[in-house]
Parts: sequence; C-alpha cells; structure tokens
Amino acid sequence: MSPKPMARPGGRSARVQASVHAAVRELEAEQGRAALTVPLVAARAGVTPSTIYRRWGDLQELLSDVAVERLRPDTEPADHGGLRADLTAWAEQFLDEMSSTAGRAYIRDALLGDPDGGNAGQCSAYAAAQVDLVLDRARERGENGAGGAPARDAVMDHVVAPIMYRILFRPEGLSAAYARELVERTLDGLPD
Amino acid sequence: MSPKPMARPGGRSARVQASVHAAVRELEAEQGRAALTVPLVAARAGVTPSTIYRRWGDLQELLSDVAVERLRPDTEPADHGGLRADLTAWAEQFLDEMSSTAGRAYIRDALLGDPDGGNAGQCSAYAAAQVDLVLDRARERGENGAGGAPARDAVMDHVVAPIMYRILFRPEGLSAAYARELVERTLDGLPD
DNA sequence: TCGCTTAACGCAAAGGGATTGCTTTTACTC
DNA sequence: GAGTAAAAGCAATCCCTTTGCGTTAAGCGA
Repeated sequence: MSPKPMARPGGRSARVQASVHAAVRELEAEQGRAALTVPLVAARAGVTPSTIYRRWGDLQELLSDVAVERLRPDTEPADHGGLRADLTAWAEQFLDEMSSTAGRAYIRDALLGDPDGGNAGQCSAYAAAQVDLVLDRARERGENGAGGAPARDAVMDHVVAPIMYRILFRPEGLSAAYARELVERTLDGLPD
Repeated sequence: MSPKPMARPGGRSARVQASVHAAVRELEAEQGRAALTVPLVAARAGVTPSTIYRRWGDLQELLSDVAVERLRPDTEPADHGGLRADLTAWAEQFLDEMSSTAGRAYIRDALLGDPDGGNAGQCSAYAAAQVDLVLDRARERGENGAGGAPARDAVMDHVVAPIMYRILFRPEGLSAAYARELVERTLDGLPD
C-alpha cells in the first residue's frame, strides 16, 4: 500500500502526493523527526493541513508511507559468484542498513501508522524479492551444495526474521558476525 | 522499563500509577482503543492531564507501559514430560496469544511508545524466561536427544523470532502448524 | 473538443488535546 | 519533627485536529 491506490491518479493528486512526501523528507532532515507536524508539513508542501488529514488521516500514516518508500531497496544484491557469498553479503548489508539509527526509525514508522498491515507487508515483500534474486541466481548457476538452495521462506524465517526481531526487541549488540552466523546455519543445518 | 523506576516509589505516586493504569484498561475495554485520550484517562483516574503528560510524556508511552504489563506471562509453561512436547506446546500457545487481535495490539503498543527500547526488551525477556524454564527442565531430566538441548538463543532466533516477524510483517496465514514446524526444525536440524 | 460528474483540494471556524509556569501537597531524609 | 525536593494540582495558552462548504480540476462519454 505504499503507492496508495488513488481513485484519481492524475496530475494534481500526484503532484500533491509528491510534494507532501518531499516536504516530509526535507523537514525530517532539517529539524528532525520529533519536530514534524501535519501543519508544518502542509505549509512546506504548499498544501492545506486538511488535505493531508483527508488523504492520510494521520501524521503517522503519512510517515509510514514515506518510511516504506525509504526502505525500498535501491540496488540489486551484488553477485559474488556463489550462493553462500551472495547471501552472506546481502544479509550483512541488510542488517547494517536496518539496524542503523535511520533504519530503525523507518521500520518503526512503517509499522506504526499501518492499520491494515499493508505497509509492513510491503517491507517484507521487498526483502523477499531481494532474497529471491539471490536464490534464483544460485539455481541458474546449478548450485547444489548440501541439498540445493534453501527455500525463500527458510531464509526469511532463519535469517531475516531473527535480524528484524533483534532490531526491534533486543537493540543491543548487533554485528555483521551475527548475520554471517545466521546464513551459515541456514545453509549448513538446512532444516528441510 | 515497564515498572518505571520511580525516584519516589511511595504512597501517592504508586496510587496515581495504579489508578492511571486501571483507567486505561477500563476505558479500553469499554470504549475501545481508538477512543483513548489523555484527558479521558486522566478524568477516569481522578488525576489531571498534566500529571500524565509529565510522568509518561505521551499517550503512546503510557499505552506502551500498560501493554508490556499485559504481555507478561501469567503462567509457567506446562510440563508435558519431554523437551519436544514442552517446547511445541509453548510455541503453539505463544503464537496463539500473540497473533490474536488483542495480542497484536499490545505488541504494537509496546513497540510504539518506547524511545529507548526498554519495553520491547522487556517483552523479549519475558519470552526468553519462558524458554529458559522449558530448557532447564529438559536439562534436569538429562535429555540429550540429538546433541543436547538447544541454546536459549537458538530458540529465540528460530522459533520466537519467525513467529513475531510474521505477526508484525506478514499478518496472513498463521497457524499452530507453523509453530510446530519451527520447533521441529530447531530440534532436528539443530544448527549449532 | 466540449461539457458533465465527482473526486480531491482550499478555506475557515470551532472544538479540544498538548504544553507550561506557578502553587500546593506529600514522600523521603536527617 | 523539621527541611527538602519530587510529584501532583491548577489554569491559561497554543495550535493541532476536525468538519462543513465552496471551488478546482481530473476522468469520461458524446
């Protein structure tokens, strides 16, 4: 639900959406998240507050939309020539980005103003798509170490989920080594 | 940070805290979460709004505190005579409680108004303590199936984390069978 | 291309939640 | 039992939120 289905996706609506999102990003960079306010964002975007309230309903839902956009991967997982190297590198980068101060804030915002869970689902879909790219590449290479490449959901359950759980619930002591261990155990133990 | 460290834990402060928490629970049951408001809670608790703002800073932080209290396990994991049965039963119950409508709401609230992550850490600590009880019992029995009982963190990473991840990010299609599978793979595959 | 329909936006007012300085109460300490 | 300071009460102010109504403009069919 990141690109919210607009009944009227044409010119003006699209312009308003773009300028409001831009205003959020600018003000967040300039004054910090805590200072954000619907009237403030509206003023910067050249829009009236009621427009934002009617379209997004809430500051948190607006921030959730913006956060999901920023969590969208902007690059494909790098190719290191093998499944293990690819997955390890991707997991390390994923943990690094997500556990940063900014990453945490975006995750929280994305989960926050998300009544139907659509934005959260989008986040998960982004990660799943990245994982799929890595796994597909391995299959194309014909890799069959230890019973073939793991299933997409196995990686989501045993690599992505633990990382996100620790970021959200155990904010201390996260390192690239942890991501490496998770990948190792998923590829070696290969449950299923 | 659920029992917030009070510089002055004595009589009046404790009474205020108790009556405010009680007011939140009552009003939530009567009028639903969406209707909650600091002035409303304050009135029910027989307190002025400024008291709540000064102590909790925010409605969300107050709700976060109350949510953590409600996420505290009120019973020890049942003893089914063996590690596998114990862990399976606990995981099924955990998933069931956490994925309910109420459970989801509490998890969200707990994560929400939680600047320092203290409340989220408390939630994780609750689950970890339950897992420890199950694992300790297995060790006392001298169980050594497939290399001994798994480490606490292995269960957190491969059973608890996937469950919480799906609850938060993939709200569709969660079942007791999923919890069972996670336990199976953790006990059998035994990565490390 | 022109007009029709209606979704989306602007405007403005009112209602109420959030914030804060000051006073008063009351735990804790000596 | 007196002193100190944290915590709660009080009250006024600010501005966010909400809502009704008029206006604009996107989508659509003739």
